Parts: sequence; C-alpha cells; structure tokens
Amino acid sequence: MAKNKKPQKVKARLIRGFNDRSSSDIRATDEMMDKIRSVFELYGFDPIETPFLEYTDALGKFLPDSDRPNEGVFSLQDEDEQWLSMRYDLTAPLARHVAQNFNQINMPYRTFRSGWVFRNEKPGPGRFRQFMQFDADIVGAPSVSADAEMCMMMADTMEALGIKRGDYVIRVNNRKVLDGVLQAIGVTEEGQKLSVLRAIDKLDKFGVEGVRLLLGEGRKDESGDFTKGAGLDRAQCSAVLKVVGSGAIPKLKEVLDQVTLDTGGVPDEWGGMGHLLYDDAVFEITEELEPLLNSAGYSDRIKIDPSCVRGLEYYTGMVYEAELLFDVTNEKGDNVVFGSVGGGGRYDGLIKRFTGQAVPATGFSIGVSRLMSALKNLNRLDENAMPAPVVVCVMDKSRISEYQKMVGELRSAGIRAEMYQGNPKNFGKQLQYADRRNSPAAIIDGSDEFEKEIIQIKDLVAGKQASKNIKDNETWKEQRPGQFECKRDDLVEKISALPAIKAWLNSNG
RNA sequence: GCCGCCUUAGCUCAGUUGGUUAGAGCGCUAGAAUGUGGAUCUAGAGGUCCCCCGUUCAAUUCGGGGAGGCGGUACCA
Repeated sequence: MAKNKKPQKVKARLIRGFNDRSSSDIRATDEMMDKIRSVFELYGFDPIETPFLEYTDALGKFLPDSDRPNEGVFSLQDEDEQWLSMRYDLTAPLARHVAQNFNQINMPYRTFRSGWVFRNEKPGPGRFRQFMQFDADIVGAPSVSADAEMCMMMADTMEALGIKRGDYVIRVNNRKVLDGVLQAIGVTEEGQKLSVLRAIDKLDKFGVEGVRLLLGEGRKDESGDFTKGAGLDRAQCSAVLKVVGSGAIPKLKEVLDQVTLDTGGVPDEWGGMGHLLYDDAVFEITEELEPLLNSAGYSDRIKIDPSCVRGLEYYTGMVYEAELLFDVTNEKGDNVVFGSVGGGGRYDGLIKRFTGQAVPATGFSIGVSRLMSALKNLNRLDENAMPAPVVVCVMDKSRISEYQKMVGELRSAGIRAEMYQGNPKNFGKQLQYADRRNSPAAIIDGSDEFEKEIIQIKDLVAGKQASKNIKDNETWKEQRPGQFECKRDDLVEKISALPAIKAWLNSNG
C-alpha cells in the first residue's frame, strides 16, 4: 500500500455566474414570484411552460455565415447532430409555442410564464449566467391599447413587490421615432442603425457627451479601452441627440418637425413628400397611448422618454422599460450601476419566422434575479417569517416512539417539528442544536417528567431574551429562563400559544 | 474579449525589505459543568500563503505565464 499518495480530491467549486440559493433566497424569490403571479392573473393572464432546451434554429441564434450557434448561448448537439440550445429568454420559446399551436390558441392570447434562462456571457453585479425571468405577453393584439396595458401591469407589479411609487419609473417610447429619424438623416445600413441604438441606450450611463462620442468617432473609457462609434457626422449626431434629449411630447414633436425641415423628410418613390415613420409614432403616443394612461391614472409612473430604445433588433413599435430610481449599493457599500429590472415591447415579426404569417404581439420580462439582488442589497426583502421547527429532545432512547408521536401531533396542528436525530447522549448538545437552528421551542420529556406525567417546554425565544441580563452561569441554570412545565396532553395547545408560533399560525390560516 | 485591483485557516483579514516555528478576531471541537441552549474561562484542531515555470544557497514574498474573484468596459437575444 502506498501510504504517502493522497487521493486526488475533487475541488468543490461553482461555475461562474451560477449560484447556489440559500433557504432565505429561495423563500424571498418564491414570495416575489407569488406577488408577480397574482398581478398577472388579476389582469387575466394564464400560465404556460416551455422546456429549458430548444432547437437552436427555433431560438434564431446561429452565427451568421456559420453552422455553429452563437457563443452567447449554451449549446450542445443531439445524437442526430442537430444543435440544441438552452433558452436565453422566454420570448423566443413562446413564439415557437404559439406558432406550433396556432390553430388551438384563442387569440388574443394572454399568457405568462416564469423560469430559468441561461446566457453564456460575463456576469456582473445583478447579472448571472442562470437567472429567473417572469414574462407576460399578449399575442394577436395589434393595437396600442395592448401595449398600454402591459405598461400598466408592469407598474402595478413593481408596486406589488413593495417598490413605492416614485422609487421606480416605467419609461415608454416607440421604435418608429428613431427608425424614422434615422431614415430622414440617411442612416440606412443595419449595422450602423444598431450602433446608434446601442449608443443611445448608454445615455443614463455616460451622459449626453458620452453618447455624442459613441454616435460619432468613438469613446475611450476610464480604463483606457476604446469603443468604436457609430460614425455619424456632426449634423446627424445633433439631430439624434436633440430627439433623444427632447423629453416629453410637445418638445419631441417640435424637434421632429425641425428634422423634417432640415432634411426635407423622406421623399417617396415619385419624389413627393414621403410618409414619415415618426409621425405615426407621435400619433400612437399622443392619440392612443396617453389618453389610456391618463384616464387610468398612470401618467405619474409611466413616462414617455425618447431615449428609451432597448438594444434588440426585433422590436417594431412601442418599447418599455422598468427602472429603479434609488441607488443600489453592493456589500461593500459602493454604488453599483444597475440598469433596468425589466423591459419589453411590441414584436410583430417574431412569430412570422415560423408561420410566414404576421402575428402582432407585445410583452415584457421582469428580471427576477436581478431585481431580487437589488432589493437584497438594500435590505428591502421581507424578513423570512417562517419559524424554525420545534425540537423534541431525545431523553430516553427507549421512548422515541412517544417523542415521534409528539412530533406528529405538532405537525398535524400545522407546526413545524422534528425529533432530534443526532447522538442523543449529550442533552446539552440537543438544546444547542435547537438554539442554533433558531427553534422557537424545545420539548423535554425525560424520566423525571414521565413519572410526574408532565413535559417541559423550553421557550427558546424568551430564554434568549432573558440571557441578556444573566451574566453568570449559576443563575442561568437555576432560573431556566423561558422554561415551564405542562401536562403531556396540553402540548399542542401550549406550543401554539408561544408568540412566534401563534403569529405564524395566524398569518397562515 | 479588453482594462484595473485582488487571492494567506471554515469566514474576515494582518504579516514576511527573500531566511529556520506564518499570526489575530470570529467560527469550530473538547473540557470546567454526564438533565439544560446563552455569557465566561481553559485547551485543541485547522494552512500546498491560488497553480505552474523561472531567478536564488533559500520563494508565501521577486520575475514570467496561467486560473479564480471583484469592478469597469465591450457584447447582451
């Protein structure tokens, strides 16, 4: 036997961007999900679930000019060599589901779903490679009123999650505003268009001057890294910046009219005055969206903002985004750039990829993991109210069936309970275990108690409170703070009366 | 991907201008106290000083490369 060869140990480690979740994280997330779900259900949405894996082509994520999937998605090949990918959002799978069940679905289809999604990219604060999203969509609804309803539901959801009015804002814009402006100033190349959208998306991060650089030549960040710009000339830059910075509607309209004057608009094929996309957008905003928001009383939380663009190509009309207005800090107390916690928009072309037939749809997604980490950093999560189990101590091994019976009685009454499953030899250990577990109570039923036909209940919460004033161990032992005896048959009644347990039983029916 | 900072005990972190035995606090284990959780006291366990290569009589410390973490930036469906 080789004695100095240690067996190679496997290193216990997590893949970066992937996290274990603690009990309190899970309970907090579940609670958030419940709140979101009830808002969505109230609005008349029903759940659907799709799998984690889809055919890569269904997600539309093959690299251009290549038969390999995009690097941003986790992918593998099935035995027949077809590419499969883990879903990176819940919208693409929904489009697939709708296309596949098109004839059975009753449109307009109001649906929601939640689940883990996966992105193979660098994690950051509040950004993970596996994270939870909660989506809602209306499929087969072409009008702005559907977009308006999504915005209102987003606002209601934020408030249901305990984020107060004024601590968040829903920013709305219409893609056609910028599409129209780009058309008017002569930006037609797709790549350049995307660069412009991305630059504008950075407005809150870098400010107007930063965006100006990104629209033009490019920008060097603090670390010295250079980002290539969209390559617009001075006039194009200033047109875009004026539109984006115009704020609300009257001013936006003014600025857009100026753009039309400056550029002469977009001539139609006969050389006459063309139809201007941004005029459609303004009409949709002022004549359709705003009246709905105003009459429903949402105009203080849902703001028109021409700088809200969202990075995606597939949006075709209204886009919206939920943003937190308070500062988010990390464990060290540093301010962290957090960005939006949810967003969405109208995607009239997504389902057409499968059916060939245009199906208008609008929807949004809440980044549950991200929102949760923001609220966690701020200690804004509800305290976990669920009490730890009552611990029944094992005093006499020959009577464990009696102890187990007590546990059963407590459980039948809806009280979490367990019999101590460690080595029962040292009684102090059992109480220490219950204490460290934060148990509200421990039950003691040894030979003394058995003879007297009683049990002892140790109220560990009361004892913990009392211990603050007891400095020496002798008094502590003599007083046995929080401990009282009762008849064996009164077990459930007495335990139920303990404040921590009573409160929990009341709040949980 | 690029830039910056970081990596020493289970956790938070000292420290070594290159030297023999690398420390603290908290936590953990045991005892004081064998039927009583806390507090206190005593003792103990726990380390590849992230990894590899190089320089050196000697590297946890210096140099190069790599990995991991944090933050920024790019990408973000």
